[in-house]
Amino acid sequence: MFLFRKKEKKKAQKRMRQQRFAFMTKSDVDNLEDGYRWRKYGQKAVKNSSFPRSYYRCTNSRCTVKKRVERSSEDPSIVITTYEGRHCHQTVGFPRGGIFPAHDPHNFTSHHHLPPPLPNPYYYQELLHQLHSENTSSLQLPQSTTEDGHVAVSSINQPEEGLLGDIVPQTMRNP
DNA sequence: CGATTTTGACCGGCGC
DNA sequence: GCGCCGGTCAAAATCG
Repeated sequence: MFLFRKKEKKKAQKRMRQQRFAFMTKSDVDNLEDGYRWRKYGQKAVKNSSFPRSYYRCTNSRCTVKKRVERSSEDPSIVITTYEGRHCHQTVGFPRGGIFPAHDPHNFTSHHHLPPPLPNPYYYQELLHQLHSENTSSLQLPQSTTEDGHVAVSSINQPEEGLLGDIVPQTMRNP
């Protein structure tokens, strides 16, 4: 009956310069491993979509990075992942080998015993990096800028699935 | 036991 | 002024 809601919200924030990066990935699972640990902190249904939206937050020390995962209303196989903010630390999960090998796929694919935890995280990282660069100077990526700060990129938009088609479907591949 | 997840409720902004 | 929507937090529950 008694509800004590203690809300400590900062009201000084006036500008939302948080970078918003929307990703369209064709996967049945919303748990896309990008190399970071996420802790779900909320789930709400949007009116535009019949499916509820999931809110994730980085479980790191000071990483205020937020991730928003939503499913397409018409295409349940399409998952829209929106990243907000920037990471303060490198990817975690790979104890050895470094976080950015990115130059020896053959050696990487050698392990076929367990499904690759990050089949396309490098792509995100690269894209994010490019986005950051774009924010400073210019952009040259096939992305659609809906609003200032809001960028929507359709990974599946590209007809040539030779690169993505090979890693995207593998994401949901579970033995 | 710890971490993570889940649900509910509330807040803040915007529209009409 | 009120209603609606979206977003976040909090406590509790569950899993490993």
